[in-house]
Amino acid sequence: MAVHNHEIAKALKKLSDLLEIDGASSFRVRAYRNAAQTINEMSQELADLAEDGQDLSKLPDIGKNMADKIKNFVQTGKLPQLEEMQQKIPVDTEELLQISQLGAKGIKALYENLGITNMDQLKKAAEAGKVEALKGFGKKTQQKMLDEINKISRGETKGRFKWAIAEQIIEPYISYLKNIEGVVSVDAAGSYRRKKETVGDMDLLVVADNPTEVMNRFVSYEDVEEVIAHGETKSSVNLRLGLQVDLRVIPQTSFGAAMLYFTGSKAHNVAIRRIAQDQEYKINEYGIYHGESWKAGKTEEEMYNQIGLSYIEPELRENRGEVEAAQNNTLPALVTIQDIKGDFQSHTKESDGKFTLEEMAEGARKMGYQYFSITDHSKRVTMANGLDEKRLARHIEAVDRLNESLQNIKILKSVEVDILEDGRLDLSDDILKELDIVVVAIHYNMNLSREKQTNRVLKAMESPYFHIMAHPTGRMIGKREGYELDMEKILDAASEKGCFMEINAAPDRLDLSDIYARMAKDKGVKMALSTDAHNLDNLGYMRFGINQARRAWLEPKDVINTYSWEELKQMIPG
DNA sequence: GCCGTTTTCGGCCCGACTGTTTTCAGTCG
Repeated sequence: MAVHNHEIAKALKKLSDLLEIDGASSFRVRAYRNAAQTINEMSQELADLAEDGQDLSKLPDIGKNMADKIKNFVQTGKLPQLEEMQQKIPVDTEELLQISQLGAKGIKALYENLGITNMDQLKKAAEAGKVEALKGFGKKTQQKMLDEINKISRGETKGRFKWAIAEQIIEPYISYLKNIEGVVSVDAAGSYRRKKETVGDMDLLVVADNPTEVMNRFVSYEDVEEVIAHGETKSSVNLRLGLQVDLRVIPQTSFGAAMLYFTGSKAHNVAIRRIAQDQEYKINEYGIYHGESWKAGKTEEEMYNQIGLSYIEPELRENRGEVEAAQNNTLPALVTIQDIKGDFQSHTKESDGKFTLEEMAEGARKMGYQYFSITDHSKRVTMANGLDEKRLARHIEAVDRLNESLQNIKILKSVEVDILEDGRLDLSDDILKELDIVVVAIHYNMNLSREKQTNRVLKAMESPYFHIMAHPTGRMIGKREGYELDMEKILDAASEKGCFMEINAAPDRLDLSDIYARMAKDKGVKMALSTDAHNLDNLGYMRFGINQARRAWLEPKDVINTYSWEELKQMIPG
């Protein structure tokens, strides 16, 4: 039974929490957290690397000690240090840390004085008024904790929001703030600015002549449910939809420093500060200092330049090599929405779309595209009324007729053909060969073992008509994990055969992920950005795909949508 | 715990707000 990365990361995180409660050195605690973070962001399974006999201590934030523990965990399924700590402090940290008033010190006090180990016990103690009697706690804290416990038990916990949803919530709020007199600028920072696929909370930075007024208006916005903090330069609120929004008012001279600091990621900031330190600079959210003397801070660019780095795009700021690349002037020139010349997946009424071929084509023309793929489902997808060979033949004729009447855009004859369980494609070669480009996908038998699923795709890839693999992992953000797949093997095969991987731009898919898409790039596999539009409105999803592509370090040359159809024709395998 | 143009010790990012305090600890990002 293979141990997955997320299990290892979870165990290390738990151990770090227990160590913190136990009063271990904060640096030791952080070491475990950093290791967990590294593991969470890896694209390869540690278990595989360990089995290969690779040196895990070469990984960032994983030293010899950590590597030994991981190896042992992978082999035996056990992390003895965690078991020991759990014996010593039998506290459900995962549960209690959900309560925002509680950190390590608080949990320790509750456990040592009242024997509290979980949320249920805490609730009872708080209701009995025992918590407020503890040193460091008070009536207010006790009540806040109770409120939050009740919220959690009602299932109203705030989760992460898909980026596109966060955008819908925050943009009106930003407009509202911009309309306040005296406000010079309002900008979103944080993971939202980095275009992460999900956003936990929102950081807004405001430059204004009248901070007090801005703060008052901020906390009295119509969608505010709860004011968490209300200070002179910093306030926090919870919106009714569950999103937490933090606002900072900053001076214009510190705008760049604050944007840099609050955009993060944390790991990126730490890396930047180390570099600054080496040059005897100090960075905080107000600027970059040499001793007491302020050196820069007005723009992010001058902050980076001051310490010898070129400007780093927000989407890259994850400490995944961008800092080194900025030192060496080897940062990628990221793809932009303006580079996009077409879209490779869309559906019409023929299968599960909402509009006709003509209507979708007109929508694509309005997007300014040079080409556009109509990719209705194949017959295996009965639920979506998928096309068999006969209907696809008629569709091909319809596209040919339509192309004769269209100007400035070419509709590509295509299909989203299913990979059957045994790896064959759902349509015959005789019809597939009539198409301009073929999109291939899995919609059934998602529960196969990793080996079987991988072999299924590899088998399918032997077809000369395997051009673009749609939503390659099948994951739905926040709903389901993808299929079990050895993505490294798949990408190696794709690289060899010259086929493409999709970044599905639908906000709840974004599949491939940034990590896998970057892995694909590193292996020389090109990406296709596709909206998977089922209606006209969905055509606008392309920018979400661009976000994901940029986080994966993709440049125009890595994305097939940036080539003209004439160029692209030459690149299609088979 | 990790890490190293200062390698086997001695660093490790830093400031704002809240609550319970009479000068600060805890938490967060």
